[in-house]
Amino acid sequence: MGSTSPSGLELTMAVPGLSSSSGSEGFGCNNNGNGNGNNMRDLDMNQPASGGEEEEFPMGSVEEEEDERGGAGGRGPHRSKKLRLSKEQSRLLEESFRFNHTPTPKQKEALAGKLQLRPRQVEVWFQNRRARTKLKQTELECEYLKRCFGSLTEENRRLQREVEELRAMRVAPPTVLSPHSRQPLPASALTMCPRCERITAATAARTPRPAAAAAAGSNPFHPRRPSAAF
DNA sequence: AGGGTCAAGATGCTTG
DNA sequence: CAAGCATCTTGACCCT
Repeated sequence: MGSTSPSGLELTMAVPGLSSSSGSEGFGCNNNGNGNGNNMRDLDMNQPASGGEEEEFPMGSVEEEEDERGGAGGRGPHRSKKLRLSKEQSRLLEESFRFNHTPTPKQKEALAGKLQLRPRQVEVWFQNRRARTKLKQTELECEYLKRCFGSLTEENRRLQREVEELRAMRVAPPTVLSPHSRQPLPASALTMCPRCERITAATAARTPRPAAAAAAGSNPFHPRRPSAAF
């Protein structure tokens, strides 16, 4: 579904549940149908396919080289050519990107030589590539945070209900003596989560005892962070 | 036609 | 201050 990263970005994000599987091979999974679909795209612009005029830099160098195909359909008056890196060029760039996201000028130059591109083109490619990676990463994080937000909202609702139940309990507080002073504890010092409450109630039901006594008998102090006061 | 992708330009910021 | 980078924008191309 084209959900995979559009340009085969390989992302490494420590987000649970997110496999950074950007397609099968790490590159080339264009949703435009890179698989095979884009080969056409890749091929046509770069290869001097028909043209025949071969230069050092397939397309880029062109600054002034108004190639005939260039007319690129004869649309743009000036900045005509829209260079498209060949598959092989993309592959090599991707490969080196995997090892190093920010190559040194020397490395760029070497890469440019190897790819028959200008260093500037290599530089731009890496720049754009980093931007795409970052964007994708941000999107993933956004997704993840949205999911977190969802579950936290859910939990918040649940806890609020719990708070309500606890508040209701305080209407008729059980009398509990402090183990130290032997004085009755104020109701506000007592916290029992609804689950404990239910367990207590169930126990009380099984062993006929006054509920209050039962509550006092079981440990009413549940190690729990103070109920959220929203 | 409209939207997506990508190479490249423009601009402002950071850093050594 | 120059080089490098991030970010935004532009323009060409492709696909549906």
